Amino acid sequence: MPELPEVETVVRSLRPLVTGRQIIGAKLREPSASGVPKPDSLRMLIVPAREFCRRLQGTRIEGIERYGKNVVFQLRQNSGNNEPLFFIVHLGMTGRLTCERTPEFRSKHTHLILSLDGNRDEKGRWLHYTDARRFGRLRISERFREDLSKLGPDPLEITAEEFFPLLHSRRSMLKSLLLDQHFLRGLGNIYADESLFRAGIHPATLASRLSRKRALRLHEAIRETLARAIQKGGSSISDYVDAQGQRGFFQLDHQVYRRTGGPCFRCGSRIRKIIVSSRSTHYCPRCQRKQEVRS
DNA sequence: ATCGGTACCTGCACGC
DNA sequence: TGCGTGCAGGTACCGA
Repeated sequence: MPELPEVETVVRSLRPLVTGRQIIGAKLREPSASGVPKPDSLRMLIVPAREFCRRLQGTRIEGIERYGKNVVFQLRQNSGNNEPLFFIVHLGMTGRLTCERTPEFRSKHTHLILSLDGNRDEKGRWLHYTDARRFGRLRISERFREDLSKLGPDPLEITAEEFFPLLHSRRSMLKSLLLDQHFLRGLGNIYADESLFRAGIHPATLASRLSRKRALRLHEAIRETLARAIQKGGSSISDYVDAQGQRGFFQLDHQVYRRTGGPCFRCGSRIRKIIVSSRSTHYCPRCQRKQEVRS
């Protein structure tokens, strides 16, 4: 589900709820609790289950940030070891991080509950990780930047001057490239399609063939699309909600994504769906013409 | 380097 | 109502 704007929204909504809190308990759903034991049900943990809970317990959440599509909690260990520790969550397609008022597993797809301490005004609260499809990943690491160092630049941070040469050196189709996290970190299927529409560029255009002018237009379109999506709290297609369970509204502003057969809001042509690099890709055949190649 | 296919999972919409 | 099918925002891995 979650691409950059959704993860950014989750992080922003989580920040005031968890910053400064101590993790006083970490509870994983027992693999056998729901009947038949499934050896794979903890596949989402990069760290073995027992060690996972032990390492989280007693740490304090000093900060939380987004890195590409990852939610990164910065933890401080209170017992002697003063090294920072990172709890890194990738939400996959259906992952949710929500603050709840109960320490109980509320859904059969809730996999982890962290108990956070309270303060003067408030009792504790519980951070729930829920993920129906279990494509998400939870890891604990000393150095998250090294772990995530293969990821490309953040699309909101890269400048137009840096973007063009990066594009120019690649020979794949733009749509595949925008989905490649090693190229840019944070775009997914929704925002790749929406950005290409906004830029008026056909998704199957070869990156190396893009003129400087059009590359700059794409750079601007990506920033614009992401910024607006963040403003609207992301796109809620089915599962996605922020830390307080609120849905986003950017799905109402989608121009092409999942609008196959509907009229283009700009020119009235029917939106088309094609497959590019085995991902469904939505575009307007008139606003996003394929540039003729000059010989 | 790049691509398509496959795998990992569950839920949902759809047609029959 | 039930069943089979295809599809879904994610990434990783394989072989071509």
